Amino acid sequence: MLIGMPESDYPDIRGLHLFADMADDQFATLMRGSYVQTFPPQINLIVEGDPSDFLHIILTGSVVLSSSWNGRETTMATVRPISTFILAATIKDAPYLMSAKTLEKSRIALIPSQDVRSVFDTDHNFARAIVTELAQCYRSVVKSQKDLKLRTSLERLANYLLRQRQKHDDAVAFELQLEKRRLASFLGMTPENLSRAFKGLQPYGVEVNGNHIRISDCDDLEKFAKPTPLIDDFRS
Amino acid sequence: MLIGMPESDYPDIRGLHLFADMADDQFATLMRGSYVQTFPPQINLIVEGDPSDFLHIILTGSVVLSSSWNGRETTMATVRPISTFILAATIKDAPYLMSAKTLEKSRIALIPSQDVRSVFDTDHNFARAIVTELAQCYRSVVKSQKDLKLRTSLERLANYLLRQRQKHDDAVAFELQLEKRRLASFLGMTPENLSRAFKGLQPYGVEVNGNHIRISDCDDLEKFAKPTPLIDDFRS
DNA sequence: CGCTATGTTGATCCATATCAATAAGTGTGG
DNA sequence: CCACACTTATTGATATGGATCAACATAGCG
Repeated sequence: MLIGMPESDYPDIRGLHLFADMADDQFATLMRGSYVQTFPPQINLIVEGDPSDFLHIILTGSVVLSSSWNGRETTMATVRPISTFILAATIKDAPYLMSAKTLEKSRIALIPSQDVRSVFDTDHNFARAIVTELAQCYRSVVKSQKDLKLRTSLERLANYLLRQRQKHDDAVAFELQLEKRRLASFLGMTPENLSRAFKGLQPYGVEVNGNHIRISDCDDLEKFAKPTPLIDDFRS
Repeated sequence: MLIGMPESDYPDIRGLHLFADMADDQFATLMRGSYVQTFPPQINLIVEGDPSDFLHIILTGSVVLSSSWNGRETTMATVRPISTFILAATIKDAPYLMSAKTLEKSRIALIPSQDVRSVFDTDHNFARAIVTELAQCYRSVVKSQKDLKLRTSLERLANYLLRQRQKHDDAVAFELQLEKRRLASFLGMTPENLSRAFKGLQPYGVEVNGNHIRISDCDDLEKFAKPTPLIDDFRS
């Protein structure tokens, strides 16, 4: 381990839901082997298949998780503060299933997987937090899979926009968080198809200008998108 | 609760990886509110959206998990002994994201979700087992999603067959565990397309006769399917 | 101010869905 | 044991969503 985590970072980490309720000495144990690092954009943090040495926690910035096979690549998810990523690999001590790369300049905490596993065994509250986080991740992927298997690409885009709208406090207009090329991959389509899909949503009051989205008539779009909490509620 | 679990079922449950290491009194607590029931085939156990009152554990038989939206339906997974299902909903005390139905006559243990959550808080070993199971489930869905997004339907079928072959101790011939209609849905395609996909694999030594599959030249099929542990290893 | 990556648009192609007809099981009751 | 209904599987014909290829536009960025 290069260096331990500077104590100045402790409060930030300590405030995370994941660590909020744990005992002081356990927290100290975790922090001893950990560190926080700031990465520039477009840095590969993890390559799928690597052994899972660290639990990563994103504090600021954004990270994309992607996978590839046989020369093809797809975006699996984007991770934004404050959450962990690749927790399951850490728990199971198994290889990462996805690669991770910074999108923007990002501050990331790295905690040795070995420590996470051992503290899990001794600290109830930490264990509780870990399992809640993991269950959340699981449910997210299940929803994502339902989205993929049950909807056309146009429907996926429509519902994605409605979810984004919700994340922006139901604002009439907002900015896409993702570059379109990546959004296309995330939604399981090509950039060309995404371009056309945006056009296809014009009749439902979707206006696009670069990364700027305006949904003039939300009800209209919802009538088409038919969102359901069992797929689109990104909280539960 | 209808009736508590008959003590005759205790040893079966106790032997499960999930309960093997837990303390006797905690185990007794869990069992008090639980019961084991045998269901005929084609019985709906769970409807997506329902509150998650019970953790289900399949002891014998088989169960399919499916989801639907807007009149469409898809098979998400099949569950075989011995494993839990819909663990994440129990943990989060959130609605089920998938429906569950028996395929065959099945023996299933039902444990009140509330008890699972409270015992989790007091029994280390149980907590450890729960989190391992959950991490396993999570990784399975991620693999499944990679399969869907990165492969064509022909490639998905080819790799599915190779995985089945592995589950049958690398036997040259074996029976499909799933009716073809359902397999198609699981693989994200129509029955018609599956029929044609089987034909499309003939050049690689795949012979189909009803549910009977014979893979004459495994290397040949693998050269086409390009399986990878990061998608196809159903264990880690 | 070009250079390079990203986005758009059009033309075409292809994988897969859909529709339709037939065949093959599977189970039921007579 | 057979006739019947009913579901599932196959096969062919066709339609279509989405991919691919190509050209051009645009926007960051050094």
